[in-house]
Amino acid sequence: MEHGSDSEDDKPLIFKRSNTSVKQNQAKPRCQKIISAEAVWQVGRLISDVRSTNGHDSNVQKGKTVPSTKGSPVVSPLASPKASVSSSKASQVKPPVASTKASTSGADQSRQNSQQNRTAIVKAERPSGIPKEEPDSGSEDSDDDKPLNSRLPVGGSKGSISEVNRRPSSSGPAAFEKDLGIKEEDSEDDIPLSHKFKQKSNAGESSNAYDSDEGKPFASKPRQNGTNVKDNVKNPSTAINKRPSAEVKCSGQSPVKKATVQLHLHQVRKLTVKAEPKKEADDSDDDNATISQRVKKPATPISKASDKKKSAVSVSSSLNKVNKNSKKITKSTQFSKSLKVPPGSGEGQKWTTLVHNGVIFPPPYKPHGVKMLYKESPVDLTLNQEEVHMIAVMQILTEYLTKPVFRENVMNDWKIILGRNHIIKNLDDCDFTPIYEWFRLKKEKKKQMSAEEKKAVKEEKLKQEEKYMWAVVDGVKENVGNFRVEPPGLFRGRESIPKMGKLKKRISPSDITINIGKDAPIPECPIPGESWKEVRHDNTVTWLAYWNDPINGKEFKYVFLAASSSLKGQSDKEKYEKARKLKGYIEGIRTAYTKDFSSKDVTKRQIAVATYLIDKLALRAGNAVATYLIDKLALRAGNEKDDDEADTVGCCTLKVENVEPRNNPLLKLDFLPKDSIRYQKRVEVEIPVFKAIQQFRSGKKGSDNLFDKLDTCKLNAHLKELMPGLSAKVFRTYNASITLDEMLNKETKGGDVSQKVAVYQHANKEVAIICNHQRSVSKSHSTQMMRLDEKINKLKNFIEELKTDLSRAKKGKPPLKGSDGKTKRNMNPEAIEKKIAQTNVKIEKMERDKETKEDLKTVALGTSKINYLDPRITVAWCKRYEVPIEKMFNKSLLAKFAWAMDVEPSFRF
DNA sequence: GGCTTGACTTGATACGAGTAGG
DNA sequence: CCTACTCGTATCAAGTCAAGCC
Repeated sequence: MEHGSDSEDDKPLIFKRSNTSVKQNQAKPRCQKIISAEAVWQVGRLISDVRSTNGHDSNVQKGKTVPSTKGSPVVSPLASPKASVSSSKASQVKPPVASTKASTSGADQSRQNSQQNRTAIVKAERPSGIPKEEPDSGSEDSDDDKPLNSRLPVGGSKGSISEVNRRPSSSGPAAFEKDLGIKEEDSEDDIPLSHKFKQKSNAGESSNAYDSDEGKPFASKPRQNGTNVKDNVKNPSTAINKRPSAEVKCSGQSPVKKATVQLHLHQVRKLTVKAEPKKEADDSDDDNATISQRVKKPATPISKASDKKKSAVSVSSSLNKVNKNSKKITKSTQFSKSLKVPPGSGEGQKWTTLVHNGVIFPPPYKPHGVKMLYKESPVDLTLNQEEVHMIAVMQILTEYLTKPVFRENVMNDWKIILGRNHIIKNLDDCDFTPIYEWFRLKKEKKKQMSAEEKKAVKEEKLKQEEKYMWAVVDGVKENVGNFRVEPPGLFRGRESIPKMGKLKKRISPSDITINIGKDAPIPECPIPGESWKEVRHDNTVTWLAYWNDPINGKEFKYVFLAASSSLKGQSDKEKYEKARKLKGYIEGIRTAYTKDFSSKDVTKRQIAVATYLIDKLALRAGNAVATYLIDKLALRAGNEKDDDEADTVGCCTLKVENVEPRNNPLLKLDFLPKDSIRYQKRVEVEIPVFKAIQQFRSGKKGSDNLFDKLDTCKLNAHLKELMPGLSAKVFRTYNASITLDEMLNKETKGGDVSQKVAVYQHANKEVAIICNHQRSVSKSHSTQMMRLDEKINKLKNFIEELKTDLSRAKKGKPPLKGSDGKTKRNMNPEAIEKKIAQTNVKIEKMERDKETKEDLKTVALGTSKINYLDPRITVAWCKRYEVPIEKMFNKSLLAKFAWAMDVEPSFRF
């Protein structure tokens, strides 16, 4: 709960993900419109109050979205008719940008502000000559004001999904398309996605790999040496199957094997518990340590504090040494060998011994003693009641105030706790101002704390948490990922409107099931008088604890080991090995599905086309929607008609309306996949694919499934026939990694480190685009760009001045006064020329920076780095091109990818 | 064969620490 | 030294997928 929540933790709430609200706001303009007058009044009043005290409070800022109901009378909101709302809202929500912005620091700008910023940016960035997306969908400028139901076409195939949908992504996709060199509109202008692939992967090959190569836009040619490398690196059979049962029986493996595994996989850091204290000292001698040795150190939590310094030193010192080290690394064959041995022992067994201390709970709620007002009068609340409203206050104020569903859910859950006869009946009559003020002051105080105080608080917290931070798995100390139980709060989903605002109740030990080794001591329950729900000893799973999700009781929240643990590392490695294995099959698979494009069997044809899309466009399979729909229907039975909420889809669940054939063979894809991050691209496809899709669409409504004979189960079952263990997601990993590998090898030309890094980033960006990894444009993006422009202009003016000075100096005259009116000292012409050159370099750098910044404003590079790019590609490339690995991976990535550090420089994906 | 359940990965974002630049 | 921005990290929602059940 660390974020945003008070360090004292005496209030349960968190300010996370507030941005979702933006999305939602954007996504559902209607929500904004319907917002109740009461809501506006209520919060507006609160906020104006607070603001008058201090316009800087972050939460206030978040809340400032709220229309300037400032002036609104202190009147029971109940009285205000909804009708007034929309209008007031319309006028309120939009304008605040300019005015409120001025009063707030960027960091805490309201969601709406950022939304508007984004929108503005999007619009601005669209070249004027280029028509907007979808002429047939109407102007998107007006989208904000459009009712939700106009956003998603029902039954029609004409995409009326406005660009401003959901996400700020409005800018995202646009930028993405820009990246692809694709113009937004008309089919004639459409440049197919495949062009990108051509550039990307076929730089050296025939100009159109795609068309000429039977639909293998990616790396169609299997790399010969790949096989060798693979063999070098590992014994595929061992690595690919999860903890192969044949391998090692747990009994047989015990002490000896365990030791090997530890030593190898965890090298230095992963000493056995006993050995641990000593070892830290030992390997502080980094000069001779391998990258992975160095990398691993920080993971030992006990020494974390002191380790921080140490690792910082080691990392930076290694910056210069990596290259030397890389040679050493390659020699350390013992480590490479070790990678062949999976940590688990067979038969689905993930561990043999497991010791940990359970989980830590958020501190109990401390009442603040400040009374809220209900219909103007103070109200007494019990602790529980207060806790709920405390949560509500914070979140309502910050972001969700405009969402009726949110408010409704909050109130529903609060009512249960208030009891039937409580005087509080209506959220709109609640005035939380006093509490909010109290909270604000507290936060302020915290901010004012001196560095020492802050440090002390931090240390205290660390002390409390320390024992929960690690577990001992098969004698090896590993970090635990999320050892903190989620604090109570209000649910904030991304698009699942019906659940938003529901209370996530406080989790108690009796909700928690612990998983631990049979012989390990059962963790003491940290809350006196309570006990765990259950204690298990299941070594076929990796979780240490779980509880039922308070929002959807059927789902679980797990506590797992950290990403840097060997268990995670091993499965990560297996994932990439599987993807590498696909490399050997891909050609056959592509040939096969190409053949099936025209199969007489509809199911076969659908599987072929779906596989093609998954392969070519890195689409996800799209399984989630099934459960999601079920869930939703259950929740909203009888309400479907009004349900204009967009569902997220994956490949198998694409709707007819999501895939629109344009000019043969151009397809327009537009849908909302995971997290409702809009996927909007135009793709040139094989003609048979185009035709098949036309067939699949014929006779269906826009909301019908494009692939009616298909689901992820069938698709994956089919994929498994083609390659053992193959499933849809492997294609994503494969295509991401192979793209990186190829681009790096094609485009790295030498130059200095920063140039090489730029090549890497470029490749990384391509991958992010393929995977549709977007991010919202930072709130301050446009300001930042403007600032850069200013600076550049200043420098340019400076150069002009210098030029004048130069010509004067050549004539022996003194320089003119500077633009600031100050007299400049005399300089000789050479010095002036030098200065001009320096300044030019500066300008160039700034312009480059500006370009990159603009370029990446909607692209998130991190996700692919963490999840899709085989780290061995990066490590090997670093070794080959003498780039310090620390330039590419930050500390946590280094820890996560420790298993990849020993790879041979010749490694190719 | 379809649905449910369980376990695990993937994903964007909020926030704060660290740092470069004025 | 201060400020603005970048970067790292924690968080938790939302996916994938396979096993098991009916």
